[in-house]
Amino acid sequence: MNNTFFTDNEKNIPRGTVRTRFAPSPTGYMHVGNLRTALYAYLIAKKNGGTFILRIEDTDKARQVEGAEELIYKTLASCGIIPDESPKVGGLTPPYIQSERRGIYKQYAEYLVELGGAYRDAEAPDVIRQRIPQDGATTFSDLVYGTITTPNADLDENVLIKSDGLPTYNFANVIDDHLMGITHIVRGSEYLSSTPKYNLLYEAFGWTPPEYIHCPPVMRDKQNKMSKRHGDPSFEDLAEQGFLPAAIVNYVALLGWSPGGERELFTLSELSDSFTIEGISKSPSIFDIIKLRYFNSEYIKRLTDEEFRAVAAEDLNKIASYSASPENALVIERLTQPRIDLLSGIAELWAFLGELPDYGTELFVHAKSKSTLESAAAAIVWLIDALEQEDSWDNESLTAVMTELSEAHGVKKSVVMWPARIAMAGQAVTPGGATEIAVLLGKAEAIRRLTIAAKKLSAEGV
RNA sequence: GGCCCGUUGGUCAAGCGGUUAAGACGUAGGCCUCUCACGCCUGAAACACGAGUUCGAUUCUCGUACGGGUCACCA
Repeated sequence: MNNTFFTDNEKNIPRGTVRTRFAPSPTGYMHVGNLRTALYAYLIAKKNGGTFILRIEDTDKARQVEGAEELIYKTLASCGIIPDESPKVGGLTPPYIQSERRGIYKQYAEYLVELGGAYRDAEAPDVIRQRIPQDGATTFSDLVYGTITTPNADLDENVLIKSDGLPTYNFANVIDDHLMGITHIVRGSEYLSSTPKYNLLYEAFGWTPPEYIHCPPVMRDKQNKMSKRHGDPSFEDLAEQGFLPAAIVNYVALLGWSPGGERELFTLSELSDSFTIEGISKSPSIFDIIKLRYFNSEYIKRLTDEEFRAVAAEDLNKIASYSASPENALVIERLTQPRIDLLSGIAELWAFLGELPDYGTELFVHAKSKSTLESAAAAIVWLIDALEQEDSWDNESLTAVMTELSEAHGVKKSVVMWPARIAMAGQAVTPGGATEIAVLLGKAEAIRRLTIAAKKLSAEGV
């Protein structure tokens, strides 16, 4: 074994550049915790003008999932987390898929045996184990947790190369991270206790260990991590529910990291500028979907008309009178945007437009609006009368009609508005007011619904 | 159980020896209003506990309790 073999890859890497990596195994979905790890690794690279690398860890053949690698690209791309080097685009230190690197691990393992840092296990069939000193202690420094010292006696001599010839996760990681010139390893805190073994490996090879940045877990509650098994949503699930990727990224960035100030809303590139390793928390954070909804609503509110239309198109098109006219579309969009925190709730919000809900007349009673069954019955008759004469069916005209009506009969405006809205929507809470709903419904349907209300009320002897 | 790590309001969190202990979500009340929402204002709500160190501890040290991680030919 000659020395050039071991240094070939390193020659390619410019000295002094920060290189981070995200190294998922292709399981078919992206955990929120994983996404955050990827994000932090990306941010650290970008903050320092460095390189962010995607490496696929597929050494466990049994867990291979079809299409999983594609999904990783798709997920990262939708978040704007674009790897500078990856299996797809290549880079300075290929290949980027561990199963394509198996020869490398074997050679390094044998070299490590020569160096004395590992040995062939005589008992077990054909495996190579790490050799750990019996005495002393190993110290490493983590940028989040500080200096941690572990007695060597507490460290196990783990398998490095399995009997199938493939490396174990820990070994493959050390080799790849070194060969790919990774300067900062960002990973979950569950690796904290195996890090001394990593450092021993680096030492045995005579390599400089990277900086470690261990991140506390993202929890579902006080004692359990987020998990697909418990039904916790993955990134894909959240996106499916109508969360905007940018909102998810922003929220997740703040779960376990604080920018220090009072600002909470950050775009990806603003995060790249503001991110600091010192701001990473040591203790676990509980994922709060209520707060995520808040972030989502903030992001939705900030969308331009065009952006909102594009992002909500699918849900918007399910609304009955949405495509009736461009004017209708705009009214619905403007009314929807400020009051929704989840895209998937849009169709439901406007369902009453398509079909008048079966409602009870008690909805006509509203103290604050001074609306009673009797006043409603009267107002509806006035409305039908007046609206049948009305030809300009727009918001301004209808507002004028209803205002005049209330003035003519000497009642509060809401005495007319309230029953109008209830009759036309069939529900107490609606996006938009009476006149807006009337516009969306169109003259014929609005009057039809008012007539139904009139009948309902008279059927009850009002 | 051994070893390692953590602990500020319900949640995310600022704080890095002296503060009326920020801010956000949520929550309660109010204002605005053609319902709801948006927006605005106001309120309630926290340093796990016990010893030290110190003139002074949320901040430093130790212990206790509680929680998490890890002890695989899984990543």
